[in-house]
Amino acid sequence: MPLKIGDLAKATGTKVETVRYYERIGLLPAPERTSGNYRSYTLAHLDRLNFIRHARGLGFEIANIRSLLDLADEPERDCAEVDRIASGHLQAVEDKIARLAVLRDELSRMVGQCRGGHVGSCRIMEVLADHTLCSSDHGGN
Amino acid sequence: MPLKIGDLAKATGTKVETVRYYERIGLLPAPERTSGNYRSYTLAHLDRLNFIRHARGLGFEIANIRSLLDLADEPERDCAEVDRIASGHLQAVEDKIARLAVLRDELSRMVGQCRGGHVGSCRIMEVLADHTLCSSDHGGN
DNA sequence: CTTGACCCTGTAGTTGCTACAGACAGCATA
DNA sequence: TATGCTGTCTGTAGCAACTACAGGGTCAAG
Repeated sequence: MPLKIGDLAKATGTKVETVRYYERIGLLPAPERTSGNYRSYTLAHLDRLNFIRHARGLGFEIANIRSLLDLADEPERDCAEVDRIASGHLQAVEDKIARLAVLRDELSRMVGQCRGGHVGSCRIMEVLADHTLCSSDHGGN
Repeated sequence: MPLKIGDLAKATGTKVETVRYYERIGLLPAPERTSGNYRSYTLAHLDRLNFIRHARGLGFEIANIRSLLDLADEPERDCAEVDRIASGHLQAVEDKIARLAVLRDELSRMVGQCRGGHVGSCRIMEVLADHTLCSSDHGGN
């Protein structure tokens, strides 16, 4: 029943290189090796990798996933920390959406002003060249 | 009237290191040097860096900005290519928003199910551990 | 016994910067 | 003149989260 890295990868929808990467950064514990030096995974590895992949699919950062996995090992602890991590990530996603929505509106306005013709008189180029022709400053550094 | 790198950086809201980075990757042309080997910028550099920063603020990738700047040097060309780049970027932003909106909804549902208590019985952890408890698969790999 | 699919390690590339370290330039003050 | 201080120079390494090789070894099938 032991899984080779390719089996594990396929079962979780992960690339083999990514599995090795997770091991290298200490997210997935190093498994036993076969006599031929192949990694040999257990169902515990499968569960853990599924957890990781699902959390990644939801956009959680590796650092947060690490914390969540640590918490999973202490089931009797209060889950406030879990909630804090998840809520914080939700907030981050909402912030990102809000920022992208502003960009989308500006881009949309810009693209809508292009009437064809030559580059020299293209409204898109004018807006890009002179940011006073457009509203915000995107708050960068 | 020549600008030192710090002046240019301040005038465009850029970090000095970033200006040098743009020069290194060939996005901003290398300026003349003073006798003391300091970079000495002209107003043309200022314009170009403003264009770059504004486009970056709108989320354009460096490669696209490079193309746009190349097009700016050929004002008599048809602006269809400009429109194509801008529209493509708008589409990419819209796609990203759509993907994030799906994540937001899932995260929101997940966080809403947490009723406090211990980690061992936390709904958030359950959802993360078993992705059949939740809808999509985020099509990653 | 050879073919082919898989696995191994190690390293470098991706994107767009950011952050040093260690040295030099240029101006003001003591 | 010495001494600071601020700004600049080059070069390199780091970030996040992988991805993509190169150059080998392993193993089951035919």
